Amino acid sequence: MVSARHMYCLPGRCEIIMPACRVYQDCMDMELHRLRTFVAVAEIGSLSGASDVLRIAQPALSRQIRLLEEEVGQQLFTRSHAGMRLTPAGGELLGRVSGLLRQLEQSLDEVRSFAQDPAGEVTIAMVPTVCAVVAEALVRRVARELPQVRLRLIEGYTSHILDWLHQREVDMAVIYGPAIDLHLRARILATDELVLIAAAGQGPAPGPVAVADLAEKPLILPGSQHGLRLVIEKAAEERSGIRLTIAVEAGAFATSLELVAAGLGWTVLPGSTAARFAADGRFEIRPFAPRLSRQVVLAEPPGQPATRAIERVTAILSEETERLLR
Amino acid sequence: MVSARHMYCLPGRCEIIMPACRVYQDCMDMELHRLRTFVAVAEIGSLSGASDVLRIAQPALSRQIRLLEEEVGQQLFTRSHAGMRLTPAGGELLGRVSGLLRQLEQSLDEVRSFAQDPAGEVTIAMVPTVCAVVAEALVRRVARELPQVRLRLIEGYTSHILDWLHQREVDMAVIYGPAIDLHLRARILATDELVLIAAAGQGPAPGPVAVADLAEKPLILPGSQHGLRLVIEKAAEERSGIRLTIAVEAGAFATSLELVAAGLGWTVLPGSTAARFAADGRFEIRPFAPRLSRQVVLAEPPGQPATRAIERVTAILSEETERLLR
DNA sequence: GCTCCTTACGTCTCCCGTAAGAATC
DNA sequence: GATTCTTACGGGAGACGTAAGGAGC
Repeated sequence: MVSARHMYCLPGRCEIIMPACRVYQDCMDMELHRLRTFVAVAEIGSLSGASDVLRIAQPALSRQIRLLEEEVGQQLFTRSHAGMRLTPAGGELLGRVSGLLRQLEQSLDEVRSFAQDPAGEVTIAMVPTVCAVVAEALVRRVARELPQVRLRLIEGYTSHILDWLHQREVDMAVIYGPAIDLHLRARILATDELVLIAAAGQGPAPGPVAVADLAEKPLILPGSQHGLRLVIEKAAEERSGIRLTIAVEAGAFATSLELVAAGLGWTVLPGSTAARFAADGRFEIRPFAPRLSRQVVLAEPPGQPATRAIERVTAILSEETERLLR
Repeated sequence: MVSARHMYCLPGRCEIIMPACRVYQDCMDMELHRLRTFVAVAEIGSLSGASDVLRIAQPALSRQIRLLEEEVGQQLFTRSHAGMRLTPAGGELLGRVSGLLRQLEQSLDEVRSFAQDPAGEVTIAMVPTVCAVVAEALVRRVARELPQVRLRLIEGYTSHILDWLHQREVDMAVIYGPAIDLHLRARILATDELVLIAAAGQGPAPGPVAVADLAEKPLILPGSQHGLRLVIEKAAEERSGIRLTIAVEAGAFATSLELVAAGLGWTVLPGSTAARFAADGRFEIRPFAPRLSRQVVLAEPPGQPATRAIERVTAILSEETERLLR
């Protein structure tokens, strides 16, 4: 018996298959059903929890997982009283299939809405500061202009978002540049100027400040995986050779602002974020001279044709980001 | 009821879903089963043909297709006495899902062979001239060194192969450069020198020939979609301003060689191809001066992590191509 | 005792295959 | 009449749900 693919030929394609024969049916019995329950169980971390979410009896899930493990010939979870933990093989499977399942659902949504208004789910990742500024307007416009589209917004740091883009876990992302070419299509949406934020009455004299002025002052900055931190450290190093004093590491800018307001130190944020969340009387805002800035970049995942829903949401996202970040 | 994804949260992800509620089960009933039969029917073009290939009774396929059409709410085929022809919506679906199904199978193969020898299917596209030279050695080494790997070789022209790469229909490709960056990772494997081939006794005087010497002579060259043709025409234009006389357009180089042997004209081929297929007494081979050459490029599809099987086959492919093309 | 996951069994859905029907060349 | 796709019906595989069992805190 010859493999299925060997028996027919698309025009323009000549196929040679080695080793000779192979029956496709043998390994074609995997169904989405089983993979979907796997992904849910893996992400939730327990059968009972997944049972609640999926509204399927827990023994049925147990059986599906066991059958999946038999089908791939690998143990995918370690069971314990604490739930289900992925084995390395299970992690490999999750990483590979979850993005594919998402794309499959999207493809079906795209065909379902063929010749109609765009429909389906669109997942967008943004860095927290941009998300905080843009999310409301984006959600509002998508709800009004694309009622058939479900929007998922995910916050994350640029480094994580890049991983998600490459694994196709997200459909579009707003991250901070420079737009390093990782074989992604990217477009610069805005250049976000960074500003110094201090509690009212505790800032430097009005007017621009130099990076050197930060020396020895207690600062509240995000951790080193955060792009903002790198920009500031690099500027401090290059411009004045000073070393920064990090009083507190706070990843969430809202927390940083609270700490600044409490007088624990200064922080640095994009001007658009400051204008929106630090505009009340509690803070003093100072620009840098020379300017400190970051590129705000719109990045697409590699390859695959986007759905119309993604294209439309992207257009709205670009407009709103450019508008709100000036 | 709240959507499934809304109810659990991966660490580091904060999700906002709009519009509010959505029951995932509603549209999650699609199964691979149905999509696989769709792809087979679409590629084969008839239910009866697919019935033979898939070894499933034809009425069962008919029913699956009807159910799929109901599930996506679109007519996917036009039926006729001549078989099943894809509608535009059907074409959209095929283009989107066939690559995804292939990746899904690959992912499962990768996990099945976790911590073992690489296994699964690897699809490689090559331009015909390279395929003719490299295929045998590649197939031999893969069969010996990677017995668990099924190799699919597909011949095509560079322009088609680029489409396949972007749709992820192939896992790796050897094409002709220049390695235009279409957001593909690409590596130059060799530079293939082009040579003039004439029937024995009908060539120009021994020694290098100039492109200008081709003027007015009847040539047997592939069609204009073929990269080789473009290279030659461009050289003729730039180097001497002459216009070529195309006696016959023949895409397959084996055919071209037969026509040359029959005395119908000259042709131009990569030196590696000529050395292998025109080395008998029937032909005379002449280099060009200055040289005419093309880059031979290894290109990967965008994104997605390759399987170990793909990596291993790629390594062999690179070695053999570099060796055989010098 | 509580919370996990697992095993066992009855019911139901879905898909397949066979057989017969309708349309086009 | 040949080929094509479609409709109708009976049997079987698989998945769910309920109920009961075992292990770790």
